[in-house]
Amino acid sequence: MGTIQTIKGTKDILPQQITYWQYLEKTASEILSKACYQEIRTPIFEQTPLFERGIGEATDVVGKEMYSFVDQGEHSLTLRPEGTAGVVRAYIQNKLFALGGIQRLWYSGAMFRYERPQAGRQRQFHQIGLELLGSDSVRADVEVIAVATDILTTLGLKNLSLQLNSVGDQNDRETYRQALIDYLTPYKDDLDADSVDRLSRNPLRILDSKNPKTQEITVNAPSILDYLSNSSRQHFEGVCGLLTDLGIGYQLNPRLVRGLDYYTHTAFEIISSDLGAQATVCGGGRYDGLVSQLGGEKTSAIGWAMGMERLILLLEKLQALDDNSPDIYFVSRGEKAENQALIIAQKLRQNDWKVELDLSGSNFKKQFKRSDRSGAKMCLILGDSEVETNTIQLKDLITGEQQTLNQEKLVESLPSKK
RNA sequence: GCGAGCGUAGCCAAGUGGUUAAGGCAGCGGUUUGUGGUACCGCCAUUCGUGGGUUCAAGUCCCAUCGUUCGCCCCA
Repeated sequence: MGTIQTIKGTKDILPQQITYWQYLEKTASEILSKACYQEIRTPIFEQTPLFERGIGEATDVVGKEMYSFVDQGEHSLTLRPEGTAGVVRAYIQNKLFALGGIQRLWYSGAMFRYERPQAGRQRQFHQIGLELLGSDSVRADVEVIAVATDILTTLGLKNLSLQLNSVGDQNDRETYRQALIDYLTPYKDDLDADSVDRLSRNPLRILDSKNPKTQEITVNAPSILDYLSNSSRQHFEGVCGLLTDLGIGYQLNPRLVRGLDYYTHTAFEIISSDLGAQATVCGGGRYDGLVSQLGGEKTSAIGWAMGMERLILLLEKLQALDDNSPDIYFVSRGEKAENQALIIAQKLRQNDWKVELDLSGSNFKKQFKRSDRSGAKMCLILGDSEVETNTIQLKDLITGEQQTLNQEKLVESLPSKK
């Protein structure tokens, strides 16, 4: 094919699917707004160091997945691979902290990661996310999780499970990290190659390896939950307790490790059993260190992001498309009639009717065929004889009954919808 | 970055070395003039992702390349 195609890992969202997107966006934004989160829109690209410093140089996202380029001014820029860093940058730059103690923000938009596409994974994908800045309260953690579950259940999604863990603060993690290395080192020869590699770079990540042999080894590995300081443990237990009070079920998962460096304390993922290998539908956690790391005042914060494509994959399995059929299919023939039909159609639309005008100019038979296929329940007919008498025919496409109406009184004479 | 499968019209799809590339859906036109969902008829790929090679002969075999799908890695 000589024609230009979409870039690998990107997709057009076609009219057939757009109803799902609109449904998702509407549902989410309503729930977010009820919880008093406000939308924020940040640029789709940022200075590269924002992500390097924010997400962590050692992470895969920064190390090998960023779409970075140098512009004409020789600045290194990057298409955002995630949303949090940009929002935090905006929070600091615009001094949003000055507006009051707590900021509740949400965003949605395209993210970019240079990865091999597969089910539920694209190079340009969309996330809807939320950030709650300025609170270290247990209730903040729980509020944020509750908003997420609220969105997902309102969407009607099932077979989801909330995985919960705490990765502690920096000290907790350091002692745990050492304990884990001590435990795993004797098994070094039995670990898979990737895990051996991670032993020195990022041993926590070995815990969620899918390699069966590695999994066997890590079954008895020390748990991070045993290495939490008193205050870290208190926080985490508080979160668990409140979730239970709210009736939100969860599974403790000490192996849950998020891929981005900035997470502290609470980490969670909501996974679906109805997707392929990329089953995480929502991921997030607390990031008390990020704001200061990016040059702001020390600020506690927590947030999450949902993968919109993955949600839509689930929605598509769940429910049929909305009906896109017009209320009225408009059949017309003859120059005068065709022009007149255009004018009448416009008037009907202004009166809240969904009207599809047949533009083909083909004979009535063909137009009726199309009116039938459009799914409309009725059609209007305007031809030479109607123009002469100032009338219009209304045909009920289900019963086949047809009546003559006065053009002037059309809007009033139409049956009520539904 | 690694592994496996796939790539024939808008969509689904037969075809596995031999003259003219099944079929279905959709689309378009028609079965005489202004009436639909059925039926019937006709049209719709000089060409099989692309480039090279093997062969008298390739959609069919080989190589490369691109794309796609699923998985690893990683993540939403």
